[in-house]
Amino acid sequence: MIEILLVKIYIYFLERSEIMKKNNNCDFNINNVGEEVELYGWAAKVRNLGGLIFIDLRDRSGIIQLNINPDSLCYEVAEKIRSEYVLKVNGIISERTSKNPNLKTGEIEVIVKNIEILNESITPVFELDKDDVLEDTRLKYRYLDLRRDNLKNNLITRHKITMCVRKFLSNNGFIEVETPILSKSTPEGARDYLVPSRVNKGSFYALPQSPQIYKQLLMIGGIEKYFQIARCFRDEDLRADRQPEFTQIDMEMSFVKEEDVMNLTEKLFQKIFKEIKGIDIKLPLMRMKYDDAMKKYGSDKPDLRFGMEINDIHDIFQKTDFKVFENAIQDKGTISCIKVENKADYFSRKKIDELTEFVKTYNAKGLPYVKYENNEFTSGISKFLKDDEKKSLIEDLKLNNNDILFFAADKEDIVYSSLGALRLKLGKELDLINKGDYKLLWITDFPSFEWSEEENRFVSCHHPFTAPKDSDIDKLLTDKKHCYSKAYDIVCNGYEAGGGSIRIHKADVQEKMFEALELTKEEIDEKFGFFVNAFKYGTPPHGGLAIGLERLTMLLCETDNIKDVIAFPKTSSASCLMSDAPSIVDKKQLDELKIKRII
RNA sequence: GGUUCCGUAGUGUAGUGGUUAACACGUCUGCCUGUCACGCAGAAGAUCGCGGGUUCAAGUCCCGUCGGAACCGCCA
Repeated sequence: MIEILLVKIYIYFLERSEIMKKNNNCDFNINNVGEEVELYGWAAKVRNLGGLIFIDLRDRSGIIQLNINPDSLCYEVAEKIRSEYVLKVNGIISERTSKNPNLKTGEIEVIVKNIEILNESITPVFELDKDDVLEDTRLKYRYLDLRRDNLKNNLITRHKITMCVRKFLSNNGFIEVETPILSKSTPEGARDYLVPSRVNKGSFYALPQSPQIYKQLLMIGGIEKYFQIARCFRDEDLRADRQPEFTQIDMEMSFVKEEDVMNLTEKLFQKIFKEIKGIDIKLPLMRMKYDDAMKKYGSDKPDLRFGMEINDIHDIFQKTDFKVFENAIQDKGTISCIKVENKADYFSRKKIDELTEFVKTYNAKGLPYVKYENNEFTSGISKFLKDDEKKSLIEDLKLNNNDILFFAADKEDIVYSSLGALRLKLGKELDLINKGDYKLLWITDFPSFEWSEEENRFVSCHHPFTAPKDSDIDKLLTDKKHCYSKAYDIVCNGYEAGGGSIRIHKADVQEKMFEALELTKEEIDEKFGFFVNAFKYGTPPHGGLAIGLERLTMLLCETDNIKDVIAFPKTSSASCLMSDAPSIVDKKQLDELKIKRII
């Protein structure tokens, strides 16, 4: 008897204490009228009319209206409810007398039979239904910001993308493998985040900038098709689209060529865009060589949602009298321009001064321009143009009245980067970009190396494991400037959404590459010895790609701020306003690591 | 490392060197039974980021500092 009683008491308390949420607010609609429901959530809004009390109950799915009548037994409890109180509600779904078409559940409400305050809340620092709250305030109270639709929906989109990726790659024979977070510092590339080792005093792990070496070792290890939703770390300055820790959809395949990786990747993109946005991406994507992209768009990640390409007008000005152009030609630079159609009247002197300042940040010395109005060139540098030059410009660029040309004459990289940046700025400013438009393409044929002024040597354009074109292997040591690689980036709307390459799989080529990067034998041994050694044990031809998960999510969420797609992001000084990381640690912790504080 | 911008009640903003620093929302109190941006009446709420300087007088001007944002460099 006593046992049965104890069980009954146990079950009674079990039921009383149960808070497993079984329903979502937005599961219900007009068809559920009359049903008894138990709901959990937060009080988003309380409207106390003196008699009737309305409460907007919010859970992850959305809002449903609670209706508490003065003759309800729980009226006294309901009167105490304030914003963001956590509630348990029992009641009956009923049809509203006055409906709200703005709510998913706007046709119904819950006539509350019982309401329980599961937890109180102090007054929220900002109103959750307002969208003019500044970013730093939202970052400090990120957990409140997460309750808002915008951030929540972005995280849901992010989740959908990773689910889609996992499904797709798994169905295509890939297996997900995790690689170490505590890994080895690599000299090339970004600055490493370092973690001191307690057991091995004076030694440091490095957090991975990417799982590059590990995934190649997985190929050597016979995994054949690998992927990972991989957290990566780079200790470099932040940007609106760059965080110190971020996530890559990292993949690698054995026995493949460029086209194999690209074909699979674009199918994955096609699937993601279809599932998340319902957009059909036509395959194959356009392929554009790096050199062409730089010449035409001044960027290795061109935004193809609008035209206004850069025009090479170097040949027209071979005999120019205009000093700036003349100098550019003499210094073996180039002259290019962009044409803004039918907008000459938009560009006031003040506006052009502003743009001049803008291109100066890209090291252009100025911004020469001419307007074409009433069939003649006016203002700017028009008086320096010769008749044959004018004729060529009109014909080659198909000028019409009210067009304006912006020139750049300098070293190639300055010309391209400044006009490329100007093109983007004007594209946005003149509203030439259709919202909701997605233009994907591949950039191929990257150079293997780029010259680093700072280090006074050639450095890898991608990374030192990128295979050179078969025809360029001999150029690794002899003609680095013209050595091209089997690398490819997938670009969307001006963002590098992903990038990869076919890797070097021959030990001798890899060693030649390290040599080309002017690493000494000792450095190679010390940094990559294990890696080079592994290459000697039958390394399959392999290649892969990594997709920037945040960039992709940004594109699909139509935001240009990476913080909008990360649950707990860092500020531009790499700190967390919520937790105050990074922070000073106890002396005891430092002592254990044998680290001495000197600041 | 560099350039530019920002910092004022809880939130978001306004604020000619010169009264008690203003407005909206929020908060609190009272009234209010169909609201959904509820309404009405009232109240409380400010170290003007911090430190210096100029001035008879600084939220306002100057310098420094801290914090935030964007960009250049950097990010294989």
